[in-house]
Amino acid sequence: MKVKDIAQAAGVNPDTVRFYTREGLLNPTRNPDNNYQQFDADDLRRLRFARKARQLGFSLPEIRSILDQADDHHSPCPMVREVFEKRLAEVEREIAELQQLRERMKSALGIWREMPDGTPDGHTICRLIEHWDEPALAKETEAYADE
Amino acid sequence: MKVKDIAQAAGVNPDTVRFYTREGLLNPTRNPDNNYQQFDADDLRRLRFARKARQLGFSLPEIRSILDQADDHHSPCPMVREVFEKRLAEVEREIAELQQLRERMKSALGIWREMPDGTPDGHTICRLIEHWDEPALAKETEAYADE
DNA sequence: CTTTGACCTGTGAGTTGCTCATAGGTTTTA
DNA sequence: TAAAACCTATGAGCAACTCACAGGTCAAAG
Repeated sequence: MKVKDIAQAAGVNPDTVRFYTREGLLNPTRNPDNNYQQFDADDLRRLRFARKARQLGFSLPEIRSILDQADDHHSPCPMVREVFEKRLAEVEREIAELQQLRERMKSALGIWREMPDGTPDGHTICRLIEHWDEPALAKETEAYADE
Repeated sequence: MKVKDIAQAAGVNPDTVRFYTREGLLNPTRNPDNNYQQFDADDLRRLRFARKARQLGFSLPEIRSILDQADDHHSPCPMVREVFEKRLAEVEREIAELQQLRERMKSALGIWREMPDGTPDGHTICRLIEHWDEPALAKETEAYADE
């Protein structure tokens, strides 16, 4: 398989394949005739794994570590699990922050919609944003729990 | 106020102040003696507004537009509102994706924990990730509820 | 058999919103 | 008066790609 073939098979941009190769996630052989990269089924599995791990929020260095450990016939499991749990905690935190953000945005929009003409002036909206609390400081758990 | 003063007053890195100035969000005067930047109360308001808008997910170009329109005594409201609603939709989408991701991650962790020794081997975990569905393609809301 | 178009190569730049590093000038403090 | 702490402009680095460039290679069509 050449670059375009593996890229198509994994549903990614050929440049992503080249990038991952540069980053050491893929290790194609070279055709000595023309210096083209030759990918095999194992590369495709690695690429697909990498893409799914990326969707889970793993970083490229993390993915490379997992892949390398698997190559060395070590179980990447403890490390993967640790990273996985760390990532899950991050996801939970991101969700909480975004939910809080959503509530605030929705209530602001509600205020605007309730206004007589529905088109508050610039000062109104700027004041709304100016008086926005720092989300990072808002620790009251019930603020976003009632939805 | 000099760079460090306004940065402290807004709780940001002085380099962020310099960066925002380069980007045209802040327009300090110059002290002709030493070429130092002089910020006033209006700059501080702009900076605080910018930081809060950033927390809401507005981009720097968007913030600059809002600020510029306010300077021209135009109400930035219609544009702000449009951007705001677009951003709210994005937040909703991000929340939905993250929630879906969280459920999948939690169920995977649950599977691992239920295993006899609690330490599945590398193949198990890699298979779990390999068979992860593409979140972007998973439209069936119940698809990840039974796993 | 040559041309055309699609592919390949490596490298470097652009994206976003900062943050840090460098090298030098200025002001404040001891 | 000298050191510390600030200021200046500029450029690089981060993450994970994506795209652009310039040139080499190859398969099929004329």
